[in-house]
Amino acid sequence: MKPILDWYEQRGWKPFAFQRQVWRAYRAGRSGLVHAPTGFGKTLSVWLGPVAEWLREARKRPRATSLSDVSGDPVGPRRSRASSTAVARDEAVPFRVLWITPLRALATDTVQSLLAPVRDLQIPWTVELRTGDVTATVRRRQRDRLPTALVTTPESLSLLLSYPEMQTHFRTLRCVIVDEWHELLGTKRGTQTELGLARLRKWNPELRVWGLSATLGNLREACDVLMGAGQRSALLIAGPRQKKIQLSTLIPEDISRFPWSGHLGRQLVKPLAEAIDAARTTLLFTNTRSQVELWYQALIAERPDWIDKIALHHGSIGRETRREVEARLDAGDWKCVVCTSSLDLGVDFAPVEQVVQLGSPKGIARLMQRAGRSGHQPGAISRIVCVPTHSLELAEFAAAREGLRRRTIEARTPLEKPLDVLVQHLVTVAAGGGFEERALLAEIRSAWAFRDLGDHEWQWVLDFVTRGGSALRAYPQYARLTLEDGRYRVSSPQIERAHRMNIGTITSEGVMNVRMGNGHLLGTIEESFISRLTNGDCFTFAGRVLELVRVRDMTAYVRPARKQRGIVPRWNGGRFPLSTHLSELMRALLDAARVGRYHGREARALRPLIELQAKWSRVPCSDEILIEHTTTQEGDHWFVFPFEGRLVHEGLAALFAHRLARLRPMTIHVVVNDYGIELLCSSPLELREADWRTLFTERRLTEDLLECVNETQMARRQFRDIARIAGLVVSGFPGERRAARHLQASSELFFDVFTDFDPGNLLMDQSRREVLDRQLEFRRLATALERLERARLVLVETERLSPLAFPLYAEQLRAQHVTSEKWGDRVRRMAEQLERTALQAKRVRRKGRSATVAAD
DNA sequence: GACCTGCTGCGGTGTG
Repeated sequence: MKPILDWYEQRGWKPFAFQRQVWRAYRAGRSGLVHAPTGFGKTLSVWLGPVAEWLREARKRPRATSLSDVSGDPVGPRRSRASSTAVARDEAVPFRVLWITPLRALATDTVQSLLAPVRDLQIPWTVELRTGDVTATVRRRQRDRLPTALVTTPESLSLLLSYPEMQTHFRTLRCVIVDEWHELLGTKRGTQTELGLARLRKWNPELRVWGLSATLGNLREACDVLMGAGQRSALLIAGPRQKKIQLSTLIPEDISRFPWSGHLGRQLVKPLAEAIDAARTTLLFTNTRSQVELWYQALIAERPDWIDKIALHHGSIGRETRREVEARLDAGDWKCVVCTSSLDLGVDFAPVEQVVQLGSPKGIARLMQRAGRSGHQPGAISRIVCVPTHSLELAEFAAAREGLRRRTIEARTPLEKPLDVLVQHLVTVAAGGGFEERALLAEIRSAWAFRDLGDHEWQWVLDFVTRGGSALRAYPQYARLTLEDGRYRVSSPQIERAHRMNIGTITSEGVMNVRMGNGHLLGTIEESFISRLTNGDCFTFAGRVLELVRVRDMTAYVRPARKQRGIVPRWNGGRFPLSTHLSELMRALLDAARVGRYHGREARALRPLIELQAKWSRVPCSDEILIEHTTTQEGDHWFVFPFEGRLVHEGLAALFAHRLARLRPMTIHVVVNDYGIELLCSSPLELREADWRTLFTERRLTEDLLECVNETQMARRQFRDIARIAGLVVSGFPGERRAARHLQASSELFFDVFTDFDPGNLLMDQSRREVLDRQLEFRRLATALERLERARLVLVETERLSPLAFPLYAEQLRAQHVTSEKWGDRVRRMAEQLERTALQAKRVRRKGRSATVAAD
């Protein structure tokens, strides 16, 4: 370890205790998972293990090292005779370390970090990148010879495994490091990584695997998954704890004038601009891309002098522009960057002074991740300023503050048996030299996700890749593998080529490039948005107002618009639910408020609103379930408030509607948000306690939900991704990209064909399972329903919409395209009522206080 | 005067 310690000393550093722990463990041949926030030397902790090992071995070797020594091959007479040129050639140490990261940009940065000690210690290691960023020439060369350390992505690893010659190259591998494992865990990319690792482990039983992760609710599980089934004794090593996080909230001056619903929060532009002004650099996180665009505009409008000091960053902005923004952020050029999760992790930039979270953070892990972007200096505190976009978000911030205090960090659940990923992997392995059935099955079962893979499932998957299952056997293009002499191989070079071009598990909506007339790429926008525009229409994108000139070859050509304003694109992104922890904490907060306890500034600021809720209706609490009934001209509204996050509410709402329709046929409109559910019926709908009890029952839960899933488009949509990953639909050669709707059309065709002719198709089962697990959070839903079933029901008839009901009502109106006039009227009336009541409340409190003073 | 939503990420053939 001496040279390593010296190296640290030269730089004026001292190794952390956890780093020494990792080195010792590495030396002992162990594997493990290191968890710590970013910026605490996790990278070096695992990198210097193999480096030190090499130095140790080098000491034992004669000076003139030859390749055969290092690789452990039999040492021949070559050693003593090694000519100087031979040494130079042989000095390149063979492939030893594989480094996997989830991001290309991170991979590029990592190569640089790994090279630093290699250069300083003058060891003859080569470190190279292997992602989609490297040229075809380099890729080709790497097929012949790998560097000492290769930094890559899960997808590129799969590609490597699809080449037969890789098996020999990988024989010398000693260590795999999976960076940002928490990002991969719980995704199909993670499963793909697990399968790749299972393969590498089989080739090198002594392989050491190290994971790097941020703090997570289920670290032990994360570690087990990475190590694979049946592997024990892996170490869980904790790095330094997350530095202190200081959360503050921008509280609207007059809560009674702050909207009850909405998500933009533009009322707070002024105070937020002041907060930005007060810090040297600010990172402003929003939850959606369109919010980024809107807030960028809003800040410039507020402070025109900031035009060159504010930048924006989100996933649809062109890569080149994003890298530029990142580089200037690192240089400290910006006053403020408005961004989405695109800056959550990945590339390293100098820490900013202040982080702002606009709107709900949805989870504690996410809040910590974002807060960690500020105050990197040792001993510094991460500061995050939360900005609400509607009143109830104050409660979420209060809950988040409590969550931070208790460090209740969300877990990421690993996937179980995603067969589409397995199908893809089988073709990959078949291309990479073929496989023998029993041997591969054992290997697959050593991957955590497939540890319980049944014989039946295995046979089905094999049948699917060799014949296309029972429905597609007439089509030779789906007989992708052929069995010859007990070995499965890819049936034709064409299939092999098409397969390589479709490796990966990330699927996306159809997007179009947005280019200026001169060809400069601004970014991408969804086809569905562009298709609603006609030439000459203006829209805001990448911080500019653009005019659509024409659409050609899946590209929208634009030019700067003369107008000042344009519509803001909508991207159909993911929808986060409030996390389990955060919703639990929110319910606890309401429990406290109900008995008059308000902890923290946020909760106190919210007091008038909660009192209003109590006055007009009732404040929901954990052991009872509040149901409000209100009649308006639109019909009968029923509101339920489980506070379980929007996905669970979506599932519950579908379930209620389904069960109601079974009681009596009717049309029900359903709307949900993170706090509750609204059922709206245009004809009178009377629901008594007994009716609600039948809606809340756990009996036949799975069956009923599956019926909902089958009746709706949910499974069909989910199947589209599965068909892509399993290689049923392929997207063609680069450059001749097909429109996404073609892919969709063909995946729909498969869905119909399988429904009719292959009812036992396990990929169809999988799509239903994914809808339940991922789209409706089934397990959480079941727990929620259990709570509802046990809870006391409180039915309240309200004369007007309560503060909790109003956001759902607003959402409902929006969904039904009610004119804005009507909307405005309604909102205004609500506001007036609110203001009157708030005034009353103030008067009452003042009286109360003077009474107490008198009593004292 | 409040409404208008919805994250991130990867990969790509062919042999003169």
